[in-house]
Amino acid sequence: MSDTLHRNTRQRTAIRKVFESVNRPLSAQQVLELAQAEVDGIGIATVYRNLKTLLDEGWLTQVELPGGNLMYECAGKAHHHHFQCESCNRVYELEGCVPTIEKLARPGFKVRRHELVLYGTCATCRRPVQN
Amino acid sequence: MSDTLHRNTRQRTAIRKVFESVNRPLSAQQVLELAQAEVDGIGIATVYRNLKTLLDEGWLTQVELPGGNLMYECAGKAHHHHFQCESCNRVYELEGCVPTIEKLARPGFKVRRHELVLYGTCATCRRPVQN
DNA sequence: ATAGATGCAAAGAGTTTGCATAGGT
DNA sequence: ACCTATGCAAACTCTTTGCATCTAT
Repeated sequence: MSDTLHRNTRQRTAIRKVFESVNRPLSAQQVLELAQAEVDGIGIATVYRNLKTLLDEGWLTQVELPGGNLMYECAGKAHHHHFQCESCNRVYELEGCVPTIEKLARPGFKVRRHELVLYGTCATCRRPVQN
Repeated sequence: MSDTLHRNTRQRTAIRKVFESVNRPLSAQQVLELAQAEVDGIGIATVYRNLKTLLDEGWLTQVELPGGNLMYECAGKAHHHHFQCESCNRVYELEGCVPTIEKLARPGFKVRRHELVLYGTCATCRRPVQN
């Protein structure tokens, strides 16, 4: 898949630019809305197709947030997790991890990876209602 | 919602029984298949409606596994997390938690809850391949 | 000029809802 | 008898695909 020749269309360029400017995971819908500021008639199918292409190229990674839609972020970042605001639904990146996390597995189970998500209210959403 | 009078239909009883017999989270589709052994013509809409009712009653809780469908398990269990086998896709419950987990949040962020999922190979799937 | 990319609309999965009827209480 | 619950099908959301057209190379 990643050995196919790809063209630099206005749409694909705009989508890449969106991810480079906002440094947080985005859903397909959010990508569409942000990309529409750049390319007027861009459609949701184009967004999905480019998300898939960029995943295949290894430029994006999928962020699997529990329960919600799939989200996407630039690849190549250090191991990290996410915080989702239950008020504005925005997703933030967290630094670091908990080293003992894989110790929770039962004996005989092989842990290959883990996902960790914190939920709550982000600093921005807390402020309006006073600290 | 939970102050409404509910009736004990064959369907609802079967669904409850399914959760009581298998001690692991189930998707709506899995509930349907298991409940069909008990009640013949049960439909998917009934399953979804009852899952919602049982959630409202506090008898079930939603298990939000990343990327996949929502799953459901009996409520009232101690705080715990899950392990998903990447080979058989079965979900296991884990005991305990990591106490420092909410320290990962940025300053000013209010953490209300967290989800943690380990992925790998379960003991059953490892055994056939020796060890 | 050629072949990949786009936009639109239709098609699929998963979930929800409207409506007439069945069935607990 | 009353009124909730059910089954069916249609509606809805999110994602994918078919097809004619456009466009980067």
